[in-house]
Amino acid sequence: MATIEDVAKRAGVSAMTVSRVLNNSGYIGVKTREKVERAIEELGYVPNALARSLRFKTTHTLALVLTDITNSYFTTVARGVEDMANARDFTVMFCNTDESPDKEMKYLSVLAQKQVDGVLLVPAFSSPDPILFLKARGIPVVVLDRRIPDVEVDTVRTDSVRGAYQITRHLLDLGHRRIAILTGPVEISTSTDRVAGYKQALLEAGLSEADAVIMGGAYTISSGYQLAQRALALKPTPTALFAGNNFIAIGVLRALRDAGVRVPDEMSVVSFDDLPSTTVVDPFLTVVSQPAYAIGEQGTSRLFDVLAGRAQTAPLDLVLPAELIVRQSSGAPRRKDQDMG
Amino acid sequence: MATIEDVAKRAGVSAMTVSRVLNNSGYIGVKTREKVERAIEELGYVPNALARSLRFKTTHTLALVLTDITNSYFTTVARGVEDMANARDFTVMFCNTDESPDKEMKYLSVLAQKQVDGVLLVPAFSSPDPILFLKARGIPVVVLDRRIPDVEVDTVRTDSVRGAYQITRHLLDLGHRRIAILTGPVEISTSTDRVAGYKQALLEAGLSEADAVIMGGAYTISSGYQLAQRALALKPTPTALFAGNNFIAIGVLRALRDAGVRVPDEMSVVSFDDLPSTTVVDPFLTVVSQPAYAIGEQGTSRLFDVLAGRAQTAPLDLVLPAELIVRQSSGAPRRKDQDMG
DNA sequence: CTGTTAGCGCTTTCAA
DNA sequence: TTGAAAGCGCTAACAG
Repeated sequence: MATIEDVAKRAGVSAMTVSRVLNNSGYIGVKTREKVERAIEELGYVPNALARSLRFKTTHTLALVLTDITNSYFTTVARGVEDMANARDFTVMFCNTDESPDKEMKYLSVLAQKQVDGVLLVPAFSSPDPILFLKARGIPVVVLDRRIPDVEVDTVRTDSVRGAYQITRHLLDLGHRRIAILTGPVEISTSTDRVAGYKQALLEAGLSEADAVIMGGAYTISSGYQLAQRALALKPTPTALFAGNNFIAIGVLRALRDAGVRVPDEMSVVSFDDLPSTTVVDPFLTVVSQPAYAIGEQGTSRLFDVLAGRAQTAPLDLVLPAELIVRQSSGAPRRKDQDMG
Repeated sequence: MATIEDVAKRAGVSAMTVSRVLNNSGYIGVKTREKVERAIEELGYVPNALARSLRFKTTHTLALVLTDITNSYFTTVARGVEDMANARDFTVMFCNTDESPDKEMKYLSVLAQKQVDGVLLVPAFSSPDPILFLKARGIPVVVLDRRIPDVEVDTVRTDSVRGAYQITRHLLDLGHRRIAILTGPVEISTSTDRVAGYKQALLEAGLSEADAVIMGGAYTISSGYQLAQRALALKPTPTALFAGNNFIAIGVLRALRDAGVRVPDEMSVVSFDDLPSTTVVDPFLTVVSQPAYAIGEQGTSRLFDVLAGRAQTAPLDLVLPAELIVRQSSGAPRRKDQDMG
């Protein structure tokens, strides 16, 4: 890799002159500029961003730390981040934590060392530690998708409470009275928020706390499968299942298929998170769809505001609305079930 | 961000001593080490990887340049790359080119500036330029998923020819004689390879070149939709459609649904690329499944070999086998159709 | 219009 | 066992 010194030598000028043509700063003679440009061309020279960054203390690099890029929801978030970053000539590093706080912390440390200008974080866990770590090192963070309690951070997320409320309300309106919510780990805000919205709808419909059937597991297919099995074993059996995310929903649907329970005739199923339209021929599942791309975009946009110093305001908590999409997986409960309710 | 100098001052030693405890190099007094470690702790010091990289000429950073992370196939490739990189304490930058050679070139230039140690590239186009660009700057590349002609590069990809052969053969064995292949852009090797495998199977079954129905478009849902519509308009109508990738397959299935054509009763459909099992309840499509994760992993592994200098051999062309998975979307052609064939 | 000096944070000599 | 000097590649500030 040629250096600025190599170019300077070849063009018969000083490194400073080369730097000037590179950055279009200061005055440069036409002939000098030409010579330099030729030398750059001939050597295939590209400036060393490391050296630059060392001086300027900015790397034009962001990091996206998330739980699993393989979840289509996060894939879309990632795309939103990358597009926005790219528009500002920033580059993005991505890191999968697999919901492990350890892995997350290890990554954050590496990212701090690499001097990333900012971090977009989908926290593995509801702990303020990662935020404090970054703040202590002067690295701006924006939290995506989840809330972290007890700490001041910019956050961009979906309105889980309202989304869950809406979809539960939808089931109630259809006549369901025994609705189970099968959700993720209680330590994650999306999970508790969804439960909160669910409860709110129940109470508003005249049901009591005792009517809530809340089953927590993990945001995975296998967890969804097991939760659904347990839900089916309940007496009385719920007439509708509310899956806390898309993975759980898939697990639930598989469990119902294996148990020979027809959807929606014998059981209504709804879910938070849509499935990617690129992998589905006939969307079937009634869902609350999250604005995944917008979350990535808006979060990154906020990060840029902070970097530009125009974010002196209080911590942002941007809550984007979810959209209820009613499809075929939800219907009225069967008579028999209603009578029992 | 504290520097090594800050730590040194606080510990009452020189920067060099701090450096030594950081890297466990040379002899250090026990008490000195303690003092230094305390200072590091108190300041929350993390070494500046930029400065280190500037000296060592290695950044412990790879880049993954692909067409669209939103394609579930590439998402899985990305995960394979990241896992392997992470295992070696490398970090990955990702870049979406959207199949645009311009965007690709822009990214490669930035990546060269940022001194990434290596690049994993899913080329947007069958041009040797990006490879030559990187080679000229001494940056190792491994091409993933696609071949690039007229240039020596390490490549890790699926055996598209054989995969296409197998799945076409499967259709032929079922009795199909009019099989249309609806594939991607002719400039991309995966596309031409799949057509080659398809033809090979046809010829081997005693059909002629004239029996091949080859329709090229783009690797997108809308292209798949249109190609299927055109295929349906052919006389005689094909009895089976072979989609060149997963997006095309979705488009095809939607077109058939809209046209009221039942699968597989009235039309068999098969596809290259499986759909992510995480978004599908009941896999239905007969596919050739690509080892996406392994492609990411193996490609990255090769990159590490090159970086470690233990890859003096001729360019690698690692061709991983695809797996035929027969499901419900393919069946025997109807009698009527067979008679016409 | 162009060049010299100094320094970003770190580590490899070479001395002490 | 520890420290001082020099340099990785680049550019701001100050000459000239």
